[in-house]
Amino acid sequence: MTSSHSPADTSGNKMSDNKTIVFFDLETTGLDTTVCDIIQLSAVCDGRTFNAYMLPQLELTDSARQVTGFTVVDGELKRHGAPVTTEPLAEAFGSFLDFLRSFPRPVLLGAHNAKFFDAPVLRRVLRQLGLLGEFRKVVSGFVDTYPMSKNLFTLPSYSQENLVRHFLMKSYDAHNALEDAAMLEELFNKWAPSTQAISRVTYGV
DNA sequence: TGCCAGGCCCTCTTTAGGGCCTT
Repeated sequence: MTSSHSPADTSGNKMSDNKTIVFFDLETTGLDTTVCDIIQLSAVCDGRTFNAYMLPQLELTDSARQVTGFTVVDGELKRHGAPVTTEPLAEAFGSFLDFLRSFPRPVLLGAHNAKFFDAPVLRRVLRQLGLLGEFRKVVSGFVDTYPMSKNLFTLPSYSQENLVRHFLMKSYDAHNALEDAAMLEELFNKWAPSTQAISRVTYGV
């Protein structure tokens, strides 16, 4: 097993309505949710982290290569030229489910543009692995911070990078899934949205 | 060569088109 997990604690990100929100992010070979491969899967919740890299079967699109910095050279995954350790897809997702199971339920998964990107990709890959049923026992929905940010604020841009710049006043290693997930959790905590604001952008698994 | 996602939202709208957001 090469996916990294931080040690469990007993707290979890308990919301006022007793839900845990685990923030996650994917780096993929492209934007077509019906075919793209996942290269990096990361998640954070209350200081605990999950991170796994997978060797894609599909070639990265030119724009994905530019945006993420990932390349595959001689069957080896690299980010900005540095090799990263990968693991089989099924192994990574098994570990991811274990990570999610360690939180108090119900568990919601939060991501930026989750409804139209991260959730469909995750759902498709889980179905391919025969793990969707197991996933649904653990995760009860997706929270999309993109429409949430549009509902809560009036800004020139609602990209995650811009939101981080605006609200947290920092730049970061965008398109490193682990950093993206961590920044999203920070944004969410800064916004402290009401239960109603969360419900408005919560979608089924 | 030119294609290369897709749903939502806004508006110079609804007989539509373009920009945004994710990689």
